[in-house]
Amino acid sequence: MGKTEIPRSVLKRLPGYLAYLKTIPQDGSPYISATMLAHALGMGEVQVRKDLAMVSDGGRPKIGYLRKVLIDDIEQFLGYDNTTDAVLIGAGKLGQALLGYSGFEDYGLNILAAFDVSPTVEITEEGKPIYPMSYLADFCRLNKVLMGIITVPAQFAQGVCDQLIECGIKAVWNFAPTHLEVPVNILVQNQNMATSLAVLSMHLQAQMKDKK
Amino acid sequence: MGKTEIPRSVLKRLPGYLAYLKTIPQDGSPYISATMLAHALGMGEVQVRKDLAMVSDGGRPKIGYLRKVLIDDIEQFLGYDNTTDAVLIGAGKLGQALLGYSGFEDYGLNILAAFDVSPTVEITEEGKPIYPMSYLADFCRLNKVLMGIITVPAQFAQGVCDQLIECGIKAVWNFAPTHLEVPVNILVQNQNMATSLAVLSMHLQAQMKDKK
DNA sequence: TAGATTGTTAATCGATTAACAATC
DNA sequence: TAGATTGTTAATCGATTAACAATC
Repeated sequence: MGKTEIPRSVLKRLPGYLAYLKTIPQDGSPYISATMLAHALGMGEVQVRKDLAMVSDGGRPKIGYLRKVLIDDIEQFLGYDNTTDAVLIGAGKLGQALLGYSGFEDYGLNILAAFDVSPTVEITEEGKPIYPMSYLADFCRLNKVLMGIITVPAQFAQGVCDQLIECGIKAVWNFAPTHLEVPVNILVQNQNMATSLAVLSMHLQAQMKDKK
Repeated sequence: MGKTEIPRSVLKRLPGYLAYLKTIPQDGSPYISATMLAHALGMGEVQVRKDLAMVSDGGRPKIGYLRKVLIDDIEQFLGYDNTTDAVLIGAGKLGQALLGYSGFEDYGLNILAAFDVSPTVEITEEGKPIYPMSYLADFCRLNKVLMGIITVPAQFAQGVCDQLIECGIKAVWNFAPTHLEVPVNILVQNQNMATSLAVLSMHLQAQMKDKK
């Protein structure tokens, strides 16, 4: 079970299992096997089994995993049980959309507040405050915030990122379509729309060629 | 140069190069080398060089690539020069944020219209129409739309996806946190927020352990 | 027991990195 | 020519898949 370093590839698949496990109707069997999971998600049996073995030891031959236990194990492994507080910088359209998305709580993320160079409102419909940038440093220190979400235009992203690090942030979720330069102990995760679009675009090109 | 199948991993890095190349100030040298690019993006020299060689043959020893030509080559390769029309389903917060994001045009994407079970407005600030779902099929056929963007809640995503395929869509960009079942010739690209969050969450957990 | 499922060990595959020859 | 950069060929690394033994 998960004592050694987990491969990045496995880590990325875990949220998918979790999401599916949560959608299974409660009235069926309380057990689920790696085989069933694999079929439901269109993946390889062996891969799923290996992934699960890495985060849980609740698997029993012939039976599978107790659904509830498996969910708990994955969530615990991913750290979804102890909520992470975050600040969001850039209260534009995308920023406000993220701020209003309640689904993040399922992933253990809690956006405390948003910051903007010129806030248009003081508080969102959902009751999240939007502060001016000048208050960022004090707020982060006061609330011991470790994660920052960047939703500003690309040209301001590096500046904002530097400020966040200055405020003690250790992980950055970057929605701006640009590369961020950071010290080694800081993790930047790019929510790269352009990457997805590239894959889709290539697929459509290939499709169109086939047509001819 | 790019005749054979390109690895998915390379494809995913190309948008990054492109974004950076576009930010370079015009007043400097018109040339850029793989070495420079690698340093700027914090990547390996050899990897960048190999990637570039796959999409362009404009590289010249000692000099590098002509910036403009390289941009053109990557864009052409990714199909960013011939714009792809798309429809977006689910005009909630996230949907409207995407609808209002003008940056997609840089990637050759043009969202023609949004659809929603109960549209609150008929047209957005940016002039994009929001239609009721009943008009989806006619609209897609009329405009020969090939890409669909799904921003509905998870429980409706599969249903919407089925409708889109019925309408002739070949590529689906899925923002709903759920797995979609599709025929083999349809490509689903998941814009998976949960995946990114998992990676960040793990990093913070590790950081906190180190502290103790 | 028989069969389904688990976890493990070995083989394959793909991607990255390293070493090198070619070119301006 | 000398040096920087290119593209290519070979070696390493990591992840996936396949084969198998263990278990309920």
